[in-house]
Amino acid sequence: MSWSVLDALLSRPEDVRRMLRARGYSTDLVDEFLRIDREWKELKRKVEELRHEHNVITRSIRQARGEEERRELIEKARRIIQELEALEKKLKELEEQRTSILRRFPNLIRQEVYQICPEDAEEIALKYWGKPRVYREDVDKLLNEVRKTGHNIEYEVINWKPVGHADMLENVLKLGDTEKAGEVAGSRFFYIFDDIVWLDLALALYALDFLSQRGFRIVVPPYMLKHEYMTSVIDFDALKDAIYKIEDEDLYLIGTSEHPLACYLAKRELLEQDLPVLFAGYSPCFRREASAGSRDLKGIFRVHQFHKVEQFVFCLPEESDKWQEFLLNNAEELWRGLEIPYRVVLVCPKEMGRTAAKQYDLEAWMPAQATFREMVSCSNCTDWQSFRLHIRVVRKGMKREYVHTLNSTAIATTRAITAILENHQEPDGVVRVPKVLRKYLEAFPNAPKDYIVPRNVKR
RNA sequence: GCCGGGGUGGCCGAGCCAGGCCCAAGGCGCGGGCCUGCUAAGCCCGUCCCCGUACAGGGGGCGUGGGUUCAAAUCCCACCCCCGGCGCCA
Repeated sequence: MSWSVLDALLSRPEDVRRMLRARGYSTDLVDEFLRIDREWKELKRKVEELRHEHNVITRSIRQARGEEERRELIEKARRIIQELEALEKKLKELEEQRTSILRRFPNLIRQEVYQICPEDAEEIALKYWGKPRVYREDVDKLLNEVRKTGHNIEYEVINWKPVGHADMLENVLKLGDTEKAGEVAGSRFFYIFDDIVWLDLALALYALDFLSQRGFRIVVPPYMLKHEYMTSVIDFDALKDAIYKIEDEDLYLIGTSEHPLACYLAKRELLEQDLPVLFAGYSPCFRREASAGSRDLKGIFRVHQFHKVEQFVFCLPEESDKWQEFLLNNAEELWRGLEIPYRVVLVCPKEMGRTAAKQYDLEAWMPAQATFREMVSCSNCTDWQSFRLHIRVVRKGMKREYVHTLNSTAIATTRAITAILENHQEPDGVVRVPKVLRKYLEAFPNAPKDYIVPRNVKR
């Protein structure tokens, strides 16, 4: 049973170097690993030979004839232990070094990603859906963006400039307050009120309802994880820049329910018929956004905390590509239901998550910014997480393999809200509520049904 | 929080008190084979991890981390978790 990255390091190191270069990292790590690995194996052999010698002597002691022989054997065993002491310490050190270097490798990249992505490309648009509404002065911007990627789309020109989601929320609808939140908690926090809260809940229910009908178990996971588990599902950089730590506790706030969902089967040995396992997680997500600088400071697009419904799959290695298409397809259906124009892009090595072997993003059209923004990220992590979490499957012939894990956003509520505020906005500031959400709002007398209406507008 | 019981390989479960062919019995499950017209039953082999291309061989592993010993699943210490009882809180 072997991890694909380790396998590649030992048999095809050039593949690993290529991956590191494509992602924009130095390839030194490969040579460093190979050097330590060689040293480790050599010492391991030496130590095991000595231990064997010691075991042989130890086993013979109980048959020793007489005190004399017995004392001699014990003395011999003692000497070997002395000899071993220093070597074992060194071996342990090497082993730790080896593991820690090994754990620093990002995932290998799927062949087709190299083929589709030109060098230095950030992403490649694969398809467009829907008919974006474009302010007349932004038409060129949209067309450039689309044609650049070799596609053609239909669009609707409008003669009024849509208000940006942040202004909509705070100034037009007056249903959000990031200023007060900034004062009491800091930037990238928010208060949202009334209709937006109903919307937040309805979006989550919509996604959970949809996924539960597609074979997913819906789950509320722990919102915190221990260090050991956190570092098994994300890489070191993410831990540093993205994850909140609880002071004086060995606990970290999750950045997404992907993290605790992946951990659910940690250290488990599964049978083929147990797979696939499909989870739809619902949880708040906490993100430090330490490396975001001042990007998207306004509004609720990029915030420290939000709700998200997440798709997660454990599956057989040879089926993960198929499941990734399934996840993407679910996400697309959900977003088509929200009637929001989008495109699907293949994320190129430079911009991919380090745990992903292949990653799609779904980007929604944002009329006020006249650009597409990320709403969904759909990744095949292959065996990167399951190797660290020790999630195996026993195959026919009793061969063990690491399962593959995949994850994809279904709906992150705050981002979906920004997309709705811009795409379903009407000239008078009224926001149309997507029909699919209606049934999740129906039960509540004070929830909006068809429209979210600014106080000063009559409808 | 206190007292008592317990954590053994995918699961169940013996071993622990009296340390040593325990690199862990047995069962279930799973894989392969034999047998049979097919299936079932029965029988045989295999079924934790690492080093070794393979074979042979070897090392490690009994909740986690230390310790005692020539030798630890077995003894000692600390921690974690589970079950039962009592207490406390709602």
